[in-house]
Amino acid sequence: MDEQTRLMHSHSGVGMAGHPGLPQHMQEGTGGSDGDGRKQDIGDILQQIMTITDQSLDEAQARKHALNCHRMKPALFNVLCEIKEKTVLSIRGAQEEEPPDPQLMRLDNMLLAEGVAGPEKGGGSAAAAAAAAASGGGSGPENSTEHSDYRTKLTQIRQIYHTELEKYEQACNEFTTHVMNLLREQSRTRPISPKEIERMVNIIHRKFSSIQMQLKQSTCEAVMILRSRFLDARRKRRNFNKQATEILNEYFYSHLSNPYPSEEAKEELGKKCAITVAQVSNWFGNKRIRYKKNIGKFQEEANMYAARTAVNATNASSHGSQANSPSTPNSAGGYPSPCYQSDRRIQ
DNA sequence: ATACATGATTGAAT
DNA sequence: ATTCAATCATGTAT
Repeated sequence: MDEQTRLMHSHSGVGMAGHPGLPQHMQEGTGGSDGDGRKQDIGDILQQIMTITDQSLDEAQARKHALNCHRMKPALFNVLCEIKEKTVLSIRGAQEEEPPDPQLMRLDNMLLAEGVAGPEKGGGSAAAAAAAAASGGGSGPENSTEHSDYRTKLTQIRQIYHTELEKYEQACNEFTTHVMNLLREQSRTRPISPKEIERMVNIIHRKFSSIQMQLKQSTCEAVMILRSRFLDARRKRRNFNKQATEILNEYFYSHLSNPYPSEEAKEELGKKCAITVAQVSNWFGNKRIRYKKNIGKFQEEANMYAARTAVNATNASSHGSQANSPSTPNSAGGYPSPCYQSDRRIQ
């Protein structure tokens, strides 16, 4: 009850509490028709309204009671009802049914998909599964710690999100009941239709849901940052093992005149190196551009691989079948540089 | 701590 | 769709 009264006071005093001297100014400003008793009355009333916030609650309570018991009160109420009936039509037109906000739906869907908005435990495992799926299928075993890390962070976000959401929900309900009580209280002194209360509640809910949307927005952002932090492949790059690099380099330098492996060749290389075709493509893309950019730097490497393939070829042809023995790092000495053939070279 | 190496991503060009 | 070129973010050697 106390809080209701306080709300009421702040309501009536809103925007005016800072101008306690206003009535006097108005009196002076209107040209000072001294003998006019009505003006004097209005000034008094205003003065009372202005100072109402300064009064103690008991005093205010007493005044309210006095107002309610005033002999003119029923008449005044009727007048207000009449005025209301005339103006209520214009209010009625102002209500519109709001369609579900597409952006809010988008955020909700995303939070659901990330397992933030869903049920507690199930949501977590679903999110982990999604993360596992998103991290790129093939390579497996050593990222379990990363995933648990990711999961704990996601759980933290979810907890914060839920507590905040609950807080907002609670605040919204509290505020709504406050306002409804206040309106009910006020309906004793002025006419308030249930529709108006409903409208007010709707307005409050809209405000709070817009706040919730901000929460959802920032939660989504946090999840996106977390995602990129943990699931961006660049952040957990691992160099290929030596063997894979050897195989790739071997192919590259033995096809230096046209270092563009076909799809099948890429598949084969990927198989041999235990990497994906996309990774093979990446490797060749990087290798081509970097080789072209600085041929001199790669000269030694080129010589080495040329020598090795030459030795392998020699071995294969003369000694029959001693196919791949990559442990012959012949010195890069006396072999002719594997210059570009006149074939399709790197642009 | 620093510079260089390297795998992945991105946007433009083809 | 593939490749190039630039760039990012990390790995590695000094």
